[in-house]
Amino acid sequence: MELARAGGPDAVVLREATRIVGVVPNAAYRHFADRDELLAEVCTAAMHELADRMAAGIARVRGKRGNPAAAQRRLGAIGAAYLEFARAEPGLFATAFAVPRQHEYAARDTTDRTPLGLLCAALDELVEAGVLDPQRREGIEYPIWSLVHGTAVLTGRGPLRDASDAELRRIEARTLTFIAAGLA
Amino acid sequence: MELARAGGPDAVVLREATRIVGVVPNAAYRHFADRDELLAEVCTAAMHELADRMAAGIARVRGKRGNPAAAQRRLGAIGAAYLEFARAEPGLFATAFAVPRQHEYAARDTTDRTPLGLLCAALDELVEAGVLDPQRREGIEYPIWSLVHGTAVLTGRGPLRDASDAELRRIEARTLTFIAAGLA
DNA sequence: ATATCTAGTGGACAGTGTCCACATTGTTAT
DNA sequence: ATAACAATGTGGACACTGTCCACTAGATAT
Repeated sequence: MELARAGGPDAVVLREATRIVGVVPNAAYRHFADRDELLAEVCTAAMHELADRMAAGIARVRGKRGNPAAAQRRLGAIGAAYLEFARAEPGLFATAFAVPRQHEYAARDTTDRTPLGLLCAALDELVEAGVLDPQRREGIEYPIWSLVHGTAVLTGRGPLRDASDAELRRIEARTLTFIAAGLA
Repeated sequence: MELARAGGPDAVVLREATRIVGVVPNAAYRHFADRDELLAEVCTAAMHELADRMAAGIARVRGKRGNPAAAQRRLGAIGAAYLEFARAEPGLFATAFAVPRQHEYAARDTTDRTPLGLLCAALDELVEAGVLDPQRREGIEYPIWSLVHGTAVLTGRGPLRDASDAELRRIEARTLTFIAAGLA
């Protein structure tokens, strides 16, 4: 995690990890089949950290469940937390989505410890609060996730990474209003 | 490019490239400062190939410039071409966005050979055709790009990579309708 | 014809993932 | 209590990578 936080998935190198722990390189092979398995576990840990930050963002919003305004603010908090995590921890964020080929993604299940799960819960609450038409609800989690994720990627490591802070803020704001437009 | 196409940015390894060309590894250093510079050039080439496919998709749509229906179909063609390139050439697609830290992104300028440039042109045509309110036009290229890019990433290398073909098709369709909703 | 410039060669080094055989434990079974 | 065992770690090795250095053959320019 230390290495991933500092330099992304490519920086999690087996020998360096064992050096930090204070053992000889081969000792790692008692715990992981190979480097990819080690990386895979760092990835799910990073994904969990992302989910935890999102959950913290949600918890910070006051208001009873089902309250329309609160439900909307909670959805906004999710997106904001996602984007802030990507900005504050670019290494971990990149690592969370760098799961090696043949390893499973823990993020797909709709548990409460995954981004998708949290997003779905927030959308369900929007329906419950009467803000979102149940007709529109079905499957809308994917474009919303894509939109926020795309923004994070393009402005983080991607082509928009050199944009000024002001520009970034404007882009993020537009992202969130675009979501609002898609929900109405 | 051969290596990137087959295995993404990590697969473009200097020694293997020189082996393909038929020279000794060190010969590469007469043309590139280091491996990152080589990779950077492969990245911009991949980005250009993406832009070319998008341009081809646009060209395939008949209809005069300024015609509302044609303008809308052109925008759709852009998104579809982007997503199809990501699916058909996952290696090149990943490489296009894997530009090393200290190297410039050729994709940022609004030329006609970049994804952003093509997207902006299509949006301008929408305004010209009277389909898109000029008020809404400003800066809307970013959320749209993010949405399509996010979909490509999540369904390609990301958490949604194991989704069935049918599911993928549904997700992509929802992405495009979500854009339409954001434009209205 | 001589000097310079370009692309390539050969040899080396440190760093990486991974394999093998072996040593040291702490736990369990008899 | 002792013997078998599983877990963890060690040491040495190998192929592969990016990169540095000194050197060379051919083309070009003066």
